[in-house]
Amino acid sequence: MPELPEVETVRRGLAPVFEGDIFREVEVHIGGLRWPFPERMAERLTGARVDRLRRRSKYLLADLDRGETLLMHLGMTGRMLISGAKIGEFHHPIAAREKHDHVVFHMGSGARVAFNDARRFGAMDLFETAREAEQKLLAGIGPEPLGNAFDGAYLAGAIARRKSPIKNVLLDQKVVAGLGNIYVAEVLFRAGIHPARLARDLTSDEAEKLVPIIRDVLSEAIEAGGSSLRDHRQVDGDLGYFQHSFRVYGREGAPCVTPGCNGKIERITQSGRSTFFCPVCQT
DNA sequence: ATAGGCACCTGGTGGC
DNA sequence: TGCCACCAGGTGCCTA
Repeated sequence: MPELPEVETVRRGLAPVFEGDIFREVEVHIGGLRWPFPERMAERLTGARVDRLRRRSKYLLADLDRGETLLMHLGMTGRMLISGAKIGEFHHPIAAREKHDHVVFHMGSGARVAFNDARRFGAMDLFETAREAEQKLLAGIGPEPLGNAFDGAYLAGAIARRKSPIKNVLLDQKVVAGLGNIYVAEVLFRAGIHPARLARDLTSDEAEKLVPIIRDVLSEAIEAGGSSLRDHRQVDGDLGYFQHSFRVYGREGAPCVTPGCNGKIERITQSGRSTFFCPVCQT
């Protein structure tokens, strides 16, 4: 699943295929994912042109020339499988339908894009572009971590009275958009903050310090995904090469990477989800 | 408003 | 090979 960097990588890979082209045909092989698909989804998409493919938090938003926007969320296992696209001189062959290809877009160019989602925690919706503010899934989402509205004063204020562990609060999409279980762990490690500390107990200095770290971790992960875009491997939404750079996530029992630290990475469970951290560096 | 737990699904892995 | 327990990148909804 994709957290913000993976979704952004998918967006960057898919934009050249979607933008400016039309949906020549849309196959819908299931009634919905997390929720039923909107009424007559295939008909409403067929023949529409994609003007722009945007990202908001972990949502992909395709603005159509008909005044509607197609919203897509990849959930935990959603992928966008692109085939038949022209990449420079190369014309990739069109892939056959695979298991869990629930929605398949056939573009005017001949490219094929399959929304594949084994666990079906993903989502799709169509809403009037002009009424984005009323879209329930988007309403209430916090600032984009790479945007200007996300700064130290904001974050310090947003977490000041929160009586939950800082890990849980950073996962709250109302506080900041796009962080997930992996990148929260990486952020708190770099910040030297123990994930179980109550958010309200952080000093404002600590809160402010988190902002550039969040930006760096996400930017580096996007960069790692983007660097592999040209070989077309990262476009489907899998974890990019950045996973080889995880310092704590998935490293239970392994030595802490901090020079001179002889701590071992621990795994605890918070709200039913794994948290990885160094008990020596993070206090 | 906020916090905690459950639910929704399939697939992969490791132990016996 | 089979069976089972456990784990997985998300997040809406329900209950206090």
